Amino acid sequence: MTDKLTLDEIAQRAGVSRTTASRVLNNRPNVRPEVRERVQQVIEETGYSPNPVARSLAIQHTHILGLVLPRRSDTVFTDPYFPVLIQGIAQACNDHEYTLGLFLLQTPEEERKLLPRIAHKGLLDGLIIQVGEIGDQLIARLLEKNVPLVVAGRPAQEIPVSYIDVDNVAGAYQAVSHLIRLGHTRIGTITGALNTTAALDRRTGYEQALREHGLPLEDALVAPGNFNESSGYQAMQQLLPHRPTAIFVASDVMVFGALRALSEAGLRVPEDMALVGYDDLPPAANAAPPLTTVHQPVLRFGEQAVEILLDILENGSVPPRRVILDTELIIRDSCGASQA
Amino acid sequence: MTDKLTLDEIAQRAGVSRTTASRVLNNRPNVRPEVRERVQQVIEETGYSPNPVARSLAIQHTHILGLVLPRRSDTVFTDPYFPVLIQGIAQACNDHEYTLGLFLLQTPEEERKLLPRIAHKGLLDGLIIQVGEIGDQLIARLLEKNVPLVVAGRPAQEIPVSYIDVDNVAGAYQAVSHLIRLGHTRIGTITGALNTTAALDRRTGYEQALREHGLPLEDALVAPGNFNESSGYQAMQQLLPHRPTAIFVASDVMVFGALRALSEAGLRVPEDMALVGYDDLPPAANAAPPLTTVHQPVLRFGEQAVEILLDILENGSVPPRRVILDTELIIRDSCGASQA
DNA sequence: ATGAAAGCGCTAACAT
DNA sequence: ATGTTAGCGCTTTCAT
Repeated sequence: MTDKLTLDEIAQRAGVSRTTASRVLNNRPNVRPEVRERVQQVIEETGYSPNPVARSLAIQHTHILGLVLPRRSDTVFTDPYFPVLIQGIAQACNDHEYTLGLFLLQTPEEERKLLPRIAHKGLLDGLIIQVGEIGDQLIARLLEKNVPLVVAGRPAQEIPVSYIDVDNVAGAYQAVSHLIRLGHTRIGTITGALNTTAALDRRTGYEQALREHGLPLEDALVAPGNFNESSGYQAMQQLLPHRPTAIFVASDVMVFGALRALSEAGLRVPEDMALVGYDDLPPAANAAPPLTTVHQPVLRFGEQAVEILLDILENGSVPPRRVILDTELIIRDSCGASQA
Repeated sequence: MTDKLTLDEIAQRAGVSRTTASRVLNNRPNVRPEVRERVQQVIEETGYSPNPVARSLAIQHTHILGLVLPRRSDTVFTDPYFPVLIQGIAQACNDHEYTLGLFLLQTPEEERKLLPRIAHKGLLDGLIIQVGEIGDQLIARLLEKNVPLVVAGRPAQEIPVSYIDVDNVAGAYQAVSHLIRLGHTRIGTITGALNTTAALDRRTGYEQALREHGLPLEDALVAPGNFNESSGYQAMQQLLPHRPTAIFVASDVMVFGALRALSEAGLRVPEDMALVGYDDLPPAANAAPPLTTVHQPVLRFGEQAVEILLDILENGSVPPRRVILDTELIIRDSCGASQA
């Protein structure tokens, strides 16, 4: 009702041309103060607000950013990581007056169906896309469509795309070094899904720390997980017979699974087994025991992702931007540092 | 690059008018098969896809639905409920070829700033809005703007708006009745945030069950929480001195807090204290002990929300739709039923 | 079956 | 400072 108003009607009621009305609407110069005043009056009174679609068509951008979360999105909403990421991105969108479009690409068919909408510059000004599994061609396809793009996470292939990531290698390295410093020598790891660069990088950091401190790498101490709780549980059970005294776990959610396995085995943390996790999202601090874990700044990660994207929108995408955020080891109880 | 294509160019290349090109693009009749074929050729070859914004302006709707999550959104992304809700909604949007816009209204200023965009029929075809705190005027304001709307959760005021909710009273009633059946007579509750209809309704169900089974209501056995972990922890501590033998907790996340308090107090679950939660999201089954809890079909909740909205879009919003989904008590270990 | 022309609601040269 | 005019890229009457 209050919405069928058009700029033309506002102009008429104010006794000016549509152009002038547009000028005051957009706070542009070259309008006599009194006229401006009058038009503003009308706008107020009528509660007019311009049709965003019409404006978008005229100015050739929509002020809408897309966030696309590819495959494996069942994990997506089981891990507290993604909600926080979304929150950071949404927050930044608000701050910069952009609207956020959310695209969950659960199946290949969905991906096919959605691709045109996503790739068309008409609807979305740009895209933030969560990096998928290794081998996923989505980013490459989007890239050749020439859509402004920033990837959340390090892409597997070396392609000229902008991305933001956390220093996973360094984070894992910190975690494991800490364990070594505490005197552990048989340190295992529960990895994330290894078709993922994040998991690969964290394993690399684990290996690096061991190697640099002269500790042997032992295959039996590396158990594959996939970032969810059950996989942490199973991996822990698999590790137990090999008698590690400490484990670096590639995500906090998997730590919860590991804790469950340990408790069933009658083992205490950190007395019988030291644990360091990865993420430091809200549940970590309230765990029993509170988790020593590698903090990643997920909120800021999301915010910066949109800032990079906006920068690209303004200044073009060459050269590709690369941003690596630092992690920080948060020491709580699960590593046993307090009694060291 | 591949995107500057317009329908006009397609038409030219195919040697037809723009009108005809549009017809084949939209699978409309009145095109000679051979011509249709030819146009389709060109579309394929060029990889043309129509500009959604231009189309939206012409047909006067965008195929974009908005999901708005008001205030208290810090809770929003700490509780696994919302991610799942979002997933359900996103899924349904995909299925129905709609795009999902996400609006996080964290502060009153953001709400003010975003309102025009949200309320304008130009951008969004319709809205799903998570019910806010009691007293929140957002829904009322949107309603008078005449935006197609469905509320997720029961609004506090009696207003003629469509909504979908879960039967919170019945869910809580089931939970508490179960505890009574197990022989408990001193049953406490940890409520959700009481400025919320969901929390209020669950408390009502708790009271109803007690009353109908001839058990006294005792103020000291009702501890206020706010749906997050810490509040569950504190509420549990507050309850302990009053010696309940069982607690109905208004959300699983608060159960985790309660478990933490109990474990610190050296009490076992369910032997020393029986617990029933609410939600039954993924973490519930993997808890230690696995949680007896009231299952709500969150995914379906989200899906149906969009279906109601689409129905409204097609058939108008009178009368307002009201959908109440059933809950189901899932019996696991935390209530002690197995040894009863 | 096909096309010309008008229109969706706005912005932006360009002229005055 | 203001208005005229021409788009933005599509759909949709209305003729033919």
